[in-house]
Amino acid sequence: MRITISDIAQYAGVSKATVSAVLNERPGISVQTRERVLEIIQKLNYQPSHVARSLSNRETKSIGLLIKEIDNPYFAKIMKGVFDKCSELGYTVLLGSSELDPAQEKKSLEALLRQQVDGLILSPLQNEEIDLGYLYELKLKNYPFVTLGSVVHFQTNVVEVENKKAAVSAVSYLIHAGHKRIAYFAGPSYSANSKDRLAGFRQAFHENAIPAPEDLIFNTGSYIADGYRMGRELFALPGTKPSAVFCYNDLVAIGLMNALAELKIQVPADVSVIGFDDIDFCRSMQVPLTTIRVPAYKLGEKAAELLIAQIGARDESKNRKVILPAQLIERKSVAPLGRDGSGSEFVG
Amino acid sequence: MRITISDIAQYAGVSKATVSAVLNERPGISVQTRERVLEIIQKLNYQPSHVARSLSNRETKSIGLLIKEIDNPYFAKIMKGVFDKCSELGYTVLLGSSELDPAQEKKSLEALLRQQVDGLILSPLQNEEIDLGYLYELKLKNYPFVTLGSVVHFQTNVVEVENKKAAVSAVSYLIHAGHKRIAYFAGPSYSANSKDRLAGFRQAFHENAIPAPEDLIFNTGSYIADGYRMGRELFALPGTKPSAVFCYNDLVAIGLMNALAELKIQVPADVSVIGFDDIDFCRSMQVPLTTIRVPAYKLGEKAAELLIAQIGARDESKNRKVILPAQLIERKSVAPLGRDGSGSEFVG
DNA sequence: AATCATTCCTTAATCGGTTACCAAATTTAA
DNA sequence: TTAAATTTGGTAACCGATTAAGGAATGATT
Repeated sequence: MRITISDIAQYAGVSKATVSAVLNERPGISVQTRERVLEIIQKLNYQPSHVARSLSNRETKSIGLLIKEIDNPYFAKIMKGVFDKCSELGYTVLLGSSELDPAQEKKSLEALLRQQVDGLILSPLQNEEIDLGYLYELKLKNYPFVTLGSVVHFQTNVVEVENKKAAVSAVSYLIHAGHKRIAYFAGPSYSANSKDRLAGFRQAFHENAIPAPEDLIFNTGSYIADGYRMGRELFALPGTKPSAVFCYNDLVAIGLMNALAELKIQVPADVSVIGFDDIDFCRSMQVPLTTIRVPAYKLGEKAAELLIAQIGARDESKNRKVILPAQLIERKSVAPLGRDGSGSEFVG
Repeated sequence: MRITISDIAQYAGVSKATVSAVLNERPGISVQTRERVLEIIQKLNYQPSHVARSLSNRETKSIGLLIKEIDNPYFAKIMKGVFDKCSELGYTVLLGSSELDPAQEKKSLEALLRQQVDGLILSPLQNEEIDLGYLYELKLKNYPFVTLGSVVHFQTNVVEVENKKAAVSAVSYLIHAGHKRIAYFAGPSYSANSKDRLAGFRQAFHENAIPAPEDLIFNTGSYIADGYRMGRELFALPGTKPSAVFCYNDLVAIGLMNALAELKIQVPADVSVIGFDDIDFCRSMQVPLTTIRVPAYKLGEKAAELLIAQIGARDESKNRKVILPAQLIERKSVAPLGRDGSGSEFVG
């Protein structure tokens, strides 16, 4: 049988209330009894029941983290940031993942809510067909949550990266290298990130007074396999091909580069490629990938911080927005148009 | 305010016990009252408090998963397996990670226990200096847990991969390709996996009646950076170098290959490399990595299954051991000694 | 000496469920 | 017709903590 607060009270010859007061360092307990109680707690190795406490306090000291893909290095970094910050602040993390499936997202969310987490960090799937009503409900109930990336037509606490600006810098970089036929391998239609990056893609052309190549925008996905498939499809066809591809993320870029390798198309001599995220493997690739570095770990940390602050101040749910900078990392996968890129002085 | 079972009871004009019986589908309730209660539950959108239930039932329907590294693709796959199986069986997953630090491992474990998870899936750090007393304690308390990989001098429920056998096959493969000076880039001293793989390394030589090159066994680590560092160190020195390296895992192999590239040493022409795990990136590398495929997802699934079965049958904690097969995946990073490997017919 | 504050601790209700045990109503058996 | 069995539902204790309210000492105040 588990040792309870009653046991401690009995052994120490005091009431449960006194033990509770000692445990919670409340005033009004004499030094002697405090020490006696503490001694007994030590001796019996007593651990207060977190469940009982949760019931009484109406808080579980846990948060739910609902991501899109568990085995995606980008989310792994976020998880780590969330996890570290939560540990530091005394919270536990319950894991959920949609695996890009709206039905599973719903299920996971419900499971998290059922466990009565004190708050949520969400990375909602988004497209035209997905009902975001649950976000409204959460907000209506004043349930603390923050989203990773903003949600269309919705004000909340958000932590995100400056997607559009970063996309502009990536695409401008390609344009300044002489590229005009630049493709965008967009992420899943679910993704607000992808939309923002697309906006940046277009703006870069706009800023350079070139019409954006709308025919080169493809909905792709977020996995290696997606980039591969689209790469095979696009570059196997006859006709004018793009001289550069801006990819939704590094995984897609990796897939694309695998496809290009199979088709004997050289990167960066024939086609330049630029990614997004800067996952660890970028620098270990055949051609080290030029990409946008996203501070994913920090993103996770900030999200956890913001959420826990919100949990603390239950009343005001002011919509805070934290935007973290992203940075172009120049490696070897981009070359000026028409040259072989060997003259590049960029180092990753 | 939250809707409680008392509210439902009141509205339905019955007692809490009756509502509870309906909720838990216990017999002894007439069809009429059952339906009336269910209707009210529907109407008020009542959700039983999981916390209260946990307190009463002494189970939280959650398990703790304590891994070594969150942002390691191998563990990501395991997590996914655990997560999926747990969702299926109605359990939630609380996440913990040691990040290879024994102190943090202890902290994470305590956090998980404090949350009163019903069981644990552990991937314990192991070396001579680490005190595994906590495992004894858990077992003594009859606390359900299973370990990922076996623990030295300790019988428990284990899910693991046939490390030794797989290592034998990898090293034999190198030996049959003519290699004799084969190095082993061992994982962290913490790892039982690494020890088992080392045993396989030695046995392969034994089976081929060649003395194992003990001078070529290096404690390395488990990250890309570790493989890189050791690669630079070993191959920058003068003297006889190994013609092949068997790496503790793919990350180390990637790091090593980065180092070799910098040193203008060709893989596989000059040095053959073989990894372990078969993470997604192996096939996307400069030289696609020959490696051992570990069914990490299945490992996670099995661990969750085993654990939850154990939680169900509280009494018997028979030490079950599930060993999953691993398989050599031949790609491009190994060549016969003295040739350039272009004659290889192996395809990944 | 009576009154008032302080200090320190206890009592008992509460959080939201589960369940052993009991009791009323109805059916069945004798 | 009455006792016994069955069906159905209620009562109250319990899980293990927290906390508001109250009360017994002790010392201070007049």
